[in-house]
Amino acid sequence: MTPTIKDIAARAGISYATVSRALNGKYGVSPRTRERVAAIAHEMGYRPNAIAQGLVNRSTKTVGLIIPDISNPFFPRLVLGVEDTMMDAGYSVFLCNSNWKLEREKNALLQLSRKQVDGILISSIAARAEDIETILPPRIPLVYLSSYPEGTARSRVSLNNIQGADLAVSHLLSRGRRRIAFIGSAQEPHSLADRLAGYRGALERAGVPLDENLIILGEFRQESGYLLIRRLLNRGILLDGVFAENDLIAMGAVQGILDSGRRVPADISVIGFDDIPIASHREIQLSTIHQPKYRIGRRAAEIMLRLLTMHGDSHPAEHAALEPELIVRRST
Amino acid sequence: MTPTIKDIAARAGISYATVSRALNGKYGVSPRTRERVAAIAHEMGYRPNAIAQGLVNRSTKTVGLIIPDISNPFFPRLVLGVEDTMMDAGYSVFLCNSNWKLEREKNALLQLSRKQVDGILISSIAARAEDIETILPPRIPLVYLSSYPEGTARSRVSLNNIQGADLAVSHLLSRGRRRIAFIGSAQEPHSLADRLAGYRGALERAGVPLDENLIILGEFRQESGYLLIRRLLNRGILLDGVFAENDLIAMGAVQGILDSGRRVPADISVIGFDDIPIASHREIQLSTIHQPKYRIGRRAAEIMLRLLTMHGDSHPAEHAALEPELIVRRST
DNA sequence: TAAGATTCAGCAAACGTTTGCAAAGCCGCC
DNA sequence: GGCGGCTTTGCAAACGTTTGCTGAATCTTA
Repeated sequence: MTPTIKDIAARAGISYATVSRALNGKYGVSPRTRERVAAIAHEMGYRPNAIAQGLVNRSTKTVGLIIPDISNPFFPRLVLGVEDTMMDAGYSVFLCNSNWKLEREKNALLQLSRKQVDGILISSIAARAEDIETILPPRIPLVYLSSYPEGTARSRVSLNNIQGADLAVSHLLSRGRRRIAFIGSAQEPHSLADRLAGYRGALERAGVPLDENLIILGEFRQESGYLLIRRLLNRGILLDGVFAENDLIAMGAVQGILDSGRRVPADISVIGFDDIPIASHREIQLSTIHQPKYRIGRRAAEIMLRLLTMHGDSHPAEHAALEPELIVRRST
Repeated sequence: MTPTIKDIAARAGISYATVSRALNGKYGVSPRTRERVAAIAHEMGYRPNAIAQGLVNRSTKTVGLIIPDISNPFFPRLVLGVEDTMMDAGYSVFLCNSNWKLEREKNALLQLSRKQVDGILISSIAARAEDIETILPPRIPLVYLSSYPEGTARSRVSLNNIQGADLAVSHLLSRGRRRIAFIGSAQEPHSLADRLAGYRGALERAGVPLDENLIILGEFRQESGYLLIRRLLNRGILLDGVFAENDLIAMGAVQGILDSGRRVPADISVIGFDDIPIASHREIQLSTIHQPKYRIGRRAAEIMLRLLTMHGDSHPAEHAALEPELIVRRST
């Protein structure tokens, strides 16, 4: 159907080995034949079969990218950063959504390993490294991006979550807030732990006592933020600030606060995390901690590329921790 | 490194052909050996090499999905719909961003065909079918989703854009608007043509004269909507309604109108298209034409799956035109 | 002009599977 | 006890490449 290297060879009256060498610029074929082969290949519309190449080269020029949910506004730019970078380097990327389920994450890992991807980038929700690293094919390059499990020795690029949370909470404190709620999600255990640590750290440093009642967990969705804050307020718990683990939750919280008849930021200041596109919208103006999503994706891809090119020779893990940035807007 | 079918055969003391048959549930293997093989395969952690399988089966259980830009809020749910559906059917999907460039779209097509994908789903910005269909491998299943070129005979699923635009403009007319601007983008020639047709149709039916000065084109970005509307207003052109080709443009237009000292919707009503997540946000409340993005993706994937299973036997193209839905919110 | 060096091309194996065909083993039956 | 038929297994080719090795042809040099 589609022409193969053998068809070209037949047409040129030479062996297909020579065609292969000619096409790949390998040493040992005369300029004359090289040219002739190129012409014929072009004329026949030849396209190398990457599957066959993958089989013999034991490299598919393909990587897998696993994220929780592409429809969550945090991920698209991250994915774009990965895709752009890998594409430029000649790699294709398989996109897999785990829907925040460890089972699906593992399943994706399995699929990808069957498909013989050269490397895997994953924004993992797993709590422990074993959860996912035991499933991996022997020595495949892996890089975590944005979120990674406890106890991994693999490369990763992420935001400094502790510092980010500290920044956020310190900002609220500087605004005179003392009763600061933490609304988070257990969906990403490791990020949660870090952001919680930053939260505690900032409070402690400021000498503000920690009230466990102010820490509540739900999901990474706007509705969740809304419900949780309302529950908190209905219980009559006093608060003057909210640090939400992400912007979606923060936005829900803002709505919940407004619906309870309180003002933002006059009565309660709210700060989120991530700086998703909508947060900067004129009518929203949510204060938040900015994550350079595209850059995280690009950086992770660059690390992957490096691991890929030094194929085999010991993978020294690389840990890139990008700097969070405080973005002050109307909600604080 | 990773165990192959031959390793299993050696361990079981049988030929690897038998192992293959046992593992694939093929006829002609005794229950005893079948069981033994399964046990050994499991114990050794065997994973079929999909590349090798792809080579002999001439099917990779892989499809390509090409979209303009995953970071545009219209696409994530569409992609999710495709991915979920294909994943469930055992397919992996390559994601490619064309960044609204025909060149990159073509390039992605080329990459995918080298990678021997079984099918291609594409939200194409190409104006003519030849632009992209001449690049395709001979008889590969292709389905357009959401946007497709002029003159294609391939399967496609999209919104009825003419009807959607008609719905939007009729809505503005029903609100007493008569000077309705159309702000669009030439980035997707075919959608543009259809939406423009719906715009003209609705005006004509209502007996409202068409003013070409009210039709302006830019890009699918918020800034573009902002700049275009401001230019229009600065020129002193009268208008009391705006139909934007997508929500991003519409949101930009709203800002532009507000910045010019006019009110929305009191002075000028604005309606968008797509119903991206942010449009429904409490502080935005943009009237728009809803597109069932996830469903479009899922439907396209289902069609793809059908084309894939009846491999070869004449591909009767399927055209699914989903119904647009008018969503009235605060901006009109 | 002969011998050695150099350039170019072909043969065949390999990558990990699937599968058509043939062979071997076993059964029952006459 | 020989034969036909069935079940189970193995052999080998094929999928489209890459590449080590070998051989042929050409060139260089004395």
